[in-house]
Amino acid sequence: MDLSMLNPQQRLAASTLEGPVLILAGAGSGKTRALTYRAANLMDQGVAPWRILCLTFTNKAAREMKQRITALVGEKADDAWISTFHSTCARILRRDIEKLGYGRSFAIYDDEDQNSVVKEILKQQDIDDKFLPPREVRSKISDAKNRLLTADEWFAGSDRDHRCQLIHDVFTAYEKRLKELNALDFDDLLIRTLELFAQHPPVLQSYRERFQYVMVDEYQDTNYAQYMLVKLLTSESRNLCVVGDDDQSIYGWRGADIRNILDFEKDFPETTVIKLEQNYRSSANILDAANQVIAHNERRKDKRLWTDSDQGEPISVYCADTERGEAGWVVSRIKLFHGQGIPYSQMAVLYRVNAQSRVLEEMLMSTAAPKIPYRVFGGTRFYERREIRDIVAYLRVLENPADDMALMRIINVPKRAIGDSTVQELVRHARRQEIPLFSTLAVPPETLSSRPRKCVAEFAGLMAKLLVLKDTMGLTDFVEELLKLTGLQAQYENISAEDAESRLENIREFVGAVHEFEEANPEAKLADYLENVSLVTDVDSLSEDGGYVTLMTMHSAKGLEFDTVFITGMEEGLFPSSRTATDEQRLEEERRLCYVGITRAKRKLCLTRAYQRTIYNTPNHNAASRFLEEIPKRLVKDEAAARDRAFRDLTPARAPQPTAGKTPLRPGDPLSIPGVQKGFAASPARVMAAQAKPQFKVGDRVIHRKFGEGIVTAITGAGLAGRIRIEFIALGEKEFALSLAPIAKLEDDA
DNA sequence: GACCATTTATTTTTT
DNA sequence: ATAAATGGTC
Repeated sequence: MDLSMLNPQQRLAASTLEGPVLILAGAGSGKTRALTYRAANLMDQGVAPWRILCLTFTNKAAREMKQRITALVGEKADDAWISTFHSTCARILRRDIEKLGYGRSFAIYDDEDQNSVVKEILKQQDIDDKFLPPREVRSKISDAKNRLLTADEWFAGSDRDHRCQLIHDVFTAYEKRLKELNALDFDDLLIRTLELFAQHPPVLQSYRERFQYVMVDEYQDTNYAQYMLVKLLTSESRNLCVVGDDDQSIYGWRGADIRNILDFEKDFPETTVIKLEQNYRSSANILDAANQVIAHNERRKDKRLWTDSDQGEPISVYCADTERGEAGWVVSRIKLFHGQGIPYSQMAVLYRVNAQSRVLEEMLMSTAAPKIPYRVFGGTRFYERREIRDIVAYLRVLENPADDMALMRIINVPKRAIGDSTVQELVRHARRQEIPLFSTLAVPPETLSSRPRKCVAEFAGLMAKLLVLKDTMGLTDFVEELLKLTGLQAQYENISAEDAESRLENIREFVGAVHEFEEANPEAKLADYLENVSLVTDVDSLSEDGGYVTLMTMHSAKGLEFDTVFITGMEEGLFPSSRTATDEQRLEEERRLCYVGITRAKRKLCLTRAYQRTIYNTPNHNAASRFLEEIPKRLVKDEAAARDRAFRDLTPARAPQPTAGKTPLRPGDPLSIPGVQKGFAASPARVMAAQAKPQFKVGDRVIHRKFGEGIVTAITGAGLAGRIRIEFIALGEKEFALSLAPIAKLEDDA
């Protein structure tokens, strides 16, 4: 294997094949490259590809690694297992889960399914879901599972109060119910695999012998269960290579344990430690900023990322009046940069919470032509849409008839007169007989009166028909047939509801996705597709040259890079989130998240915030994020300053002031008290009207208080009757009264 | 059993 | 503000 393309550390990483290896890889240091070369090198040295296991966190990372290894060694890379922890476990379980008393066609439950189960149990046990919100129960269960605790063990280590007792009871019932449903939640995929290994040593042994070489990407994000899995698999071969960066550990809230990477050398004393510290991604300014921010963390391994690339451009910091202004500025910059030749696909807007995407999306949509192509990742995923979930629920029931949750969802969708009372009767019957709800369809209870009985029988007939078709048709054809036979499609075709059209569109898109999947995996069965639905996220489908601007959370952006990155909402309370303010450890995680965000940028980084942000319909005034303050001023260019200067120059010495004699506090000033200051500044229009305007001429670059930057396209009339037309970068052309418009001339700074 | 109106929670990040 | 959940009515 030709390793001459690598730097000395990368080369060392790619050529240290035996024994435990810890690669500490800073952001942008070429760790994927080192890993892929290492895998290729292994194969080159005669290790059979099927003896290699690579574990990642996202399908995208897995896919990318697979592609890159294939590029180096060709087709034989196909025999290596390169996939996410969850898919790997699902694959192992599909083979042997019957040993644990589950059926092979187990369902994988997502949050919403989990929620339904918890709710069902709360109802059953007569617990008020206001006293014990399902959310909380779920998170407690997940926490416990991540630490490999059973309900009993969890309770023993808890406060042991009444509340914990209730949680324990729900937890216990939840586990029992999931098994009845022949379903596994996300955590179960790992746990049950470990259980399989623990209870059936020969199974473990076979995988141990098979996987002589194990590699783990993003090791800093592993939780205890994942740690155990890796440890179990490699305890004999000792050939474990992990790559990670403690500074990029951002999944602590999901049970990731940063100690896994910090203590790796303790776990494996004979470890070879390799540090990748040269960053190839970002300009010196960006890297400097990232380093300065992360240096504020106490708990980290000491390392110095360096680069020999140019200083690059200063980091833009922009403070807008409101979140709309913030979004407007981002949109205008995207247009500007695009005009300068940066492709849309090389720009990303990152934020802390998904909810922030909305304003951005509104602005992007309302912008004047040329429209900016964009794609929002995360948030409500495609498969979470109602009409899609309905189809998937049908498929799930057909694959796994024990899945009561899915059946309940579709038993009366589309409406077929099987109402609540009928369903309840069926459920009671199923409980008594201890059979799945599905089984009651064919043999409903005697007590059911004739009309509902007929409806149920008809539904049972439909499902029976589908069951036959399922095994005789191709996947895509089957789905099309299902849409017809069930009336799911007709449901939206006949109705003129305003959202019917988009739902139909989604359904068509779903069929397209199934088709695509079938093309890519001709052998695939329904079970495989369902697994894909459960484990694949939309971020996995991000493509490098999609020609669109990417909008996503900083969490989702981990592992990605863009020429230009915007990070919005750089405000205390939002980022870092107010929930982390009291806890130093969680605050450090927020800072790491900031580090991840900053280091996504190659050449241009723009950080924005808003003086006033409306959350829940309530205006908030947030101070600048501490992370913003942690970036040295010498690296920063304050974009708002140019705008403010333009306004200040126009403000007369004795402008009307809200508070006589005193400089008014502006929200965002260190002294301002949140909630006291209402708006941004007092009636700018009035201030402007009070004094003479500079002469505008066609072609001038101007800035408008509300609409942002624009170019003067026409001036008509004079004096009080004067009108001015401005073409705004983001929002198109608008006309104003010359004497009133809150506009200012802008010096050229681009 | 279906539909409409009122109420209520939602905001951390995701495999 | 919005979307889901509940409850009451036809």
